[in-house]
Amino acid sequence: MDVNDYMQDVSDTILRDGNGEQGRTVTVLDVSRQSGVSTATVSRVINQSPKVSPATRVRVLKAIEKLGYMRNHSARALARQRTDTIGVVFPGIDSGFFSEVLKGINEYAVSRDYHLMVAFSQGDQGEHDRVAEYLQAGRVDALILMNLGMSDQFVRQAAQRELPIVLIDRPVKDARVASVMIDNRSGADAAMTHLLGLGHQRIAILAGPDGTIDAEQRFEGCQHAAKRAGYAFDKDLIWPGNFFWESGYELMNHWLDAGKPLPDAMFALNDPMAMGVMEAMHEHSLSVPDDMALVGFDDVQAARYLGLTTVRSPMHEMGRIASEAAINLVTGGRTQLEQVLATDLVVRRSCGVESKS
Amino acid sequence: MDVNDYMQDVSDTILRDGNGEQGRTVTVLDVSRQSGVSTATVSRVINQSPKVSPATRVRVLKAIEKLGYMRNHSARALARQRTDTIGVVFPGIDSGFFSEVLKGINEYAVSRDYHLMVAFSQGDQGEHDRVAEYLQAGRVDALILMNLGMSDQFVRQAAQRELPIVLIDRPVKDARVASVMIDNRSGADAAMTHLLGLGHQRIAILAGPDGTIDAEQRFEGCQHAAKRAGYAFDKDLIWPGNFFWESGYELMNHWLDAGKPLPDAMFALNDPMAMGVMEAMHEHSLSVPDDMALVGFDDVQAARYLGLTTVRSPMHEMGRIASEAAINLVTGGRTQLEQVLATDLVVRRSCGVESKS
DNA sequence: ATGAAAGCGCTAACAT
DNA sequence: ATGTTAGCGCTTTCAT
Repeated sequence: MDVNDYMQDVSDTILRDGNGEQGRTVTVLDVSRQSGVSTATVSRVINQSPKVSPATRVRVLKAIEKLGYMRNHSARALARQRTDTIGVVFPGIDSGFFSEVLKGINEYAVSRDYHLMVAFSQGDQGEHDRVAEYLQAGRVDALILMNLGMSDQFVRQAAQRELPIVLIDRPVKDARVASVMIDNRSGADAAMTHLLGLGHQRIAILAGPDGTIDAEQRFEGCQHAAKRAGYAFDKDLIWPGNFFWESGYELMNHWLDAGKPLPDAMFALNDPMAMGVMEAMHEHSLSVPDDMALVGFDDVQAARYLGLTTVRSPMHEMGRIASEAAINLVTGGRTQLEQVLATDLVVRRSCGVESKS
Repeated sequence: MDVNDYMQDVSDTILRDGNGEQGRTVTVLDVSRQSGVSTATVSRVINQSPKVSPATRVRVLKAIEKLGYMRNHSARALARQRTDTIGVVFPGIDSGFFSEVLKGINEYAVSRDYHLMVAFSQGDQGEHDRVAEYLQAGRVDALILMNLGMSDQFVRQAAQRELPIVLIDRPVKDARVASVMIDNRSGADAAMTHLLGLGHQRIAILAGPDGTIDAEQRFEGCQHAAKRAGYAFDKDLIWPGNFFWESGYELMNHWLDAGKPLPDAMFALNDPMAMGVMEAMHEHSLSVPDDMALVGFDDVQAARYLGLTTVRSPMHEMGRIASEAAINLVTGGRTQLEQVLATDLVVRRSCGVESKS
């Protein structure tokens, strides 16, 4: 053993090469031999077929146990033309939304013995192609696509394949696609109505980016509530946000730095922006709700921490429902193609009314 | 068409049955016929083998294009005994941590053309078994396991298989397992030192649950810093937290309700607990930092919103590194078996010192 | 550079 | 109830 070998040896204590020998895999054939039955019977036992006598079942089970057999997913998928997996594509950006949705998806998927493959779409075309390719190569039985940064073109392309697709929080323009949405309009309406009911006169709206369904519907909800209450918006108080924390922070900073008077209340069309607003106010030694009431939308986790009144989007449930729709589509079950989930107002201290957390 | 048929028809506009006909899949054989070469050559083209003449390559590519061929993952995986997929197991509970880590994992995985399969472990044994089974049936080439709720037994079992395993934020007790950790000790040390440097005399520690590595190491960091500064802890000021928001909230509420005097400063060993403390103080009309300085640990997103001084855990980077380790282990590359990532103090307003975001 | 053919491990007709 | 066997779609020696 020369010096190099020695060095090698030493570094092996902290470095490791990849997989060593693999010790031949145990297959159905091994099990069938061990238990003296055919591979078909082994397969039947594995798949819980009722057409196996209790006695042989036990024999096979024992052999499986003894040999440490574990069925191979790829082989099974290839034979069955089913992967028992559903693909989930999230946008790269995330407003604290996606982990909740994912958990909802997972919860139902697990209950049906399905697995999850996840991918993130960075929004650019190259990424879209990647994701599409990944998920269409028979890797998954269905696709759940989450809104934002997902071009229409992408959705259409995807729908062209024969994969069942479920869209979360995005409208369907294609009959082959199911969708799960939240009731943005009545959520916004409720928030607005709440603010009006509190007697606020000058209410600002921190709007969302043009062209996104959430932004549009939420704004419609505001208008509807205003109209019903006979309230007219001041154009100057409708701010052009983009759903990011920064936009709330910057717009409010500009406003304050310009010395303009605060509105009585503000409805930010999502939570991150509301939090940006809070931060800007804080830095100007202004208080929510004393100097201005504030409402957000979505009820992300931090909203609770900040005492932000907001409209709860049932993210977990969205995931669950989407998951259910996807799996039903795969298994041939019937599924409602379009589902709209209720939202509800969660009143916290940012409106000045203390109440239920 | 009778009434039932009619009803059926109507409901079909909103309901849909699962997958219809599948339109035979295009295989390598189809491509080989179309282009007049063997399937072997088609395979070579698909896999970018250099041993194909430019001319045939083009012919095959054209055929692929024309036929809309897309390689089948299961078949490929079965033949190659590789899935190009890495499995990621997260704990069911989540402190806002996991989505960041997941993105880090994904980022690197994508760069190496790997895919992600994710599962959540609910902590109970049944779940563990499920996850283990899922992920060991040849579905993935390697496993990344995230700390918390993952029993030692589970990790060992998993390691017994020949799957490369990478543990995030958990110590290794098994040579076959790689691990990525954060430097809890020096992070906690820095936070503690910061508090001491600010001149605080009575510093409380809101500790983490016994037996978790993070809780232990962070506490050690505190002790180390205290010792170096010649500071002695008041036993009463070491609170038994459990890393959940609720524990911070409740412990602080009890303390205040009991009329006990606030410490000068508190170091909560993770952010959620710190936020619980903030909330309890807020409800008692007490201010951070005026009535008590507060520091957290992890720098979850909400920490920024709340202006919480905290120790940043490089979650994204942890994911990246773990992903890299896992893939290197699979591809036979060399990998450092144990990696510890630096943490750093992020000073915000909760300590009374305004500064860098 | 290209082709023939033998699997990879499992399932599902079909037969008994 | 159980066995035989023909694939599922792709990769990969081994020839040529």
